[in-house]
Order: sequence, then C-alpha cells, then structure tokens
Amino acid sequence: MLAKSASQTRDDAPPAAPAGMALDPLTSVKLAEDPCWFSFRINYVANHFNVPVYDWIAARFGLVRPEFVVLYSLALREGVAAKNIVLSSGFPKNTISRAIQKLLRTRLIRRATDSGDRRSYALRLTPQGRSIVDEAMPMMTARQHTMLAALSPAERRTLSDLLARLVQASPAWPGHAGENPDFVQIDFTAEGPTP
Amino acid sequence: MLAKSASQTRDDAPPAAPAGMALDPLTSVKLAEDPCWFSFRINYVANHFNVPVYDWIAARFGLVRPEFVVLYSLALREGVAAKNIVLSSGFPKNTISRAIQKLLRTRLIRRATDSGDRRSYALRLTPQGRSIVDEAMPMMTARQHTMLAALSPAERRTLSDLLARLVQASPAWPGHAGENPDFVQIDFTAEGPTP
DNA sequence: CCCGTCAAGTTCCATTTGGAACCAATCGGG
DNA sequence: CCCGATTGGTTCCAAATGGAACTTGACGGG
Repeated sequence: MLAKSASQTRDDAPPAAPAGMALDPLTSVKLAEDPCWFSFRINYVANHFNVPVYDWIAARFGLVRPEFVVLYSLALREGVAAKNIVLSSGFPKNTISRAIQKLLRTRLIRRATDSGDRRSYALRLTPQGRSIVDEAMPMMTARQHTMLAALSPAERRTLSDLLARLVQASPAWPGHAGENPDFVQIDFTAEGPTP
Repeated sequence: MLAKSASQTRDDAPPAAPAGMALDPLTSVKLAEDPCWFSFRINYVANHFNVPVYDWIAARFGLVRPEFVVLYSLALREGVAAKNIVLSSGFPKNTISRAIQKLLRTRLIRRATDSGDRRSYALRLTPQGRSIVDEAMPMMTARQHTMLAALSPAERRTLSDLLARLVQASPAWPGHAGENPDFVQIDFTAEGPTP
C-alpha cells in the first residue's frame, strides 16, 4: 500500500525517473515491503549523497569526511568548540579531535583557548580553510539539486520542513547526549510498515 | 526563512520537542542557515537512527553493520545475490563479501550456486539468522517510532512518500552503478538555502 | 579550602573499512 | 567457436575508525 502511494505518478512534479532506468530488484522490495521503511530510505538517500560528495572531496583536497565536517561547521559558525561539532555531527569525539589535529597541522584552521574555560578552544578557519569550503559548497548544492530534481519545489520545501522538525525534536530522543544508554525499553506498539 | 517555517508550531502535530531540552547551538545554526540543508538534515537523522540501533545489534548479537544489513536484506527477499545487497545498501562490494563470509561461517546464512550463472550465489537465511532479524526488528521499528513521534501520521506518510520518490529517481542520478565517475559537471544553478 | 565528580580533549590500540588488484565465469562479436 | 571486454565475488593491505582509558581543568558541596 505504501508502495502504491509512493509510486503513483504525480502531475505537479517534474519527470521523476527516466522511464528506462530500473531499480535493482532488491531495492524495489525494500522500498515496497520494508517493515522499517524509515531506516532504508533515509540511509539509501544519505548514502547516495555522501559517497559521491566525499569521494570528490577526498580526491580534490585529500580530506577525509570528519575533517571536512569540521571545516564545514566552522564555515557556518566561527569560534565554536570541538564539543559542538561532535554534537551536531554525531561523530565520536576522538574522531573529531583527530580531524582537528590534522587541520591544525595543515593550517586549515587555528584555535585560541576559549576565555572562560581553559579546557576548550575556539576554532576558526584560516583563509585556506575557507577557500576549501567555498570551493566544495557548489559541488554539494549541485548534488543536492540533482537528487531533489524528482520533487517539485513545494515538495522539496515540505521535505526540508519535515526533516527540520525531526532534528528539532531530537533532544527528546533517548540516547541523546548521554542519559541511560539502555534506551531499549521497547514499547512494542510499533507502527506498521505504512506510517 | 526556512528556519522560521520549520520552527513554526503546528496544531495538528504531537508535541514536538519537550520545551526544556535545547539543541546544541551549532546544531541550531546548521538547521537554520546551512546552505546545504539536505546534507545536514539527512545525515543528522540517519545518524541518530543508526548509532543506537547498530550499537544495540553489536552488543546483542556481535554483528557489525554490514553483516546485519545482509541478514536484513535476506529477510526481505530470499535468494538474492551479493550484488543486489551491494546495490540496495550502498556498501562497497568487498565489505558485503566479507560480511557474507562471516555469516556463512557462523551459519546464519547459507548459499547455493545460482543455477544459470555460476559466478553468483543465491543467499538464504538459516533459522538462526532469521531469528536474529525477528528479534532486532521490533527494536528498529521502535526507534523509528520514537524518532517520528514529532510528526503527525499524515506527515509521517508524506515523509515516507517523498523519500520513496527520491529512491525511485535514484537510477537517474549521476554516479549510479558506474557511468562516468566525474559526475561533477556542476551546473552552478544550485538552488538557494531554501528549496 | 579541599575533595569527589564531571566535562573537554587527547592518546592508545584493536578492529573495521574500502580501494585496487585479482580470479573465474559470462557475454558479444567476428 | 574463439578472444577481448565485462561482471560477480574474493583477497590484500594500508588507512580510517571508534571504544576505553587518560589528562587537565571546572564545579559544587561540606
């Protein structure tokens, strides 16, 4: 049923999939019958964004994903601490720490001890660091553009909106920033395949 | 502007974020001002699903993500080949191969040479393999349920729908199943922050 | 003012990961 | 019917990853 609604053609949307090209059979099944649709869809989409984007970044700048994530975060907001990048990215803190070390060595970022708390540092981009983000950003938005081409502008906006609502609700999710880790007090009132 | 629309309260939705709990400041910035909203939101959400789920699976069964992905795929469709799992999951093929080896050794799956093509094998779950998936699934749908609690049923359905449309359109994306890998013929007509 | 507890970052090390090269079987012309 | 190109899967190995323990600074009673 979900599959039906998902595959029905929409008049207001751009021509989604070039009729010729077909999905892998297993992919179709996952789309149609997966009891955990959220898991598959979100990961499939994220993957198809991340792989080409970070392959390109690695080839172009020799930066690995966590390293670029740090640059990207600083481009968005100067002066934040490692902790913030950890929280907003979901990478473990030692991975972010290591990334910061390398970026310091290669002079793509610099840091000053945060006045007020001598444990943490305020991180900033150097001009070289900024130019990398500046060069990578168009590629990322282009990929995003490609992937969202199947949706109408209104639908893109809706998607953006719904995902934002999820992010905003995330502090309420068990496991967020270290309360009891055995969050799996499963309430078996799980919803069915279709939301 | 996107931020505004994203944060405006909705009457038809369940109480999204418990008023007390706040987002990390950098996370808020990424939500509000990120020129590549898609990247951040999709990854943030995927991460917050994957980490607790696969931590639990690792602790409970000693299986690593690609291993569980194989089991999961076979639960959905018996008799598929490694290739299909690779395509539908996005993991590199050597990673999936390795996962299959381990699952064969531990008798969670078995395989028979596919009649018709002696290079590939038809994979199937053993009863033990199936029981693992059966046990893990409620936990996954529970996590999904938790994360989607901020959305109304109608909104959940919309989200499911939009993501499905993206997956269906994916064969058209450059880089899909090996055409010219220098897909970055960037059309700099990238859309702005808000779709 | 001192001590136990906690938080920010770092280091260590075993494990996981994935690119590249590799086999073996299939396919597609000539 | 044979040979080059392709495809499904595997192996090798260097690199990336993340859990756990650790260091140093902050905080909060007593």
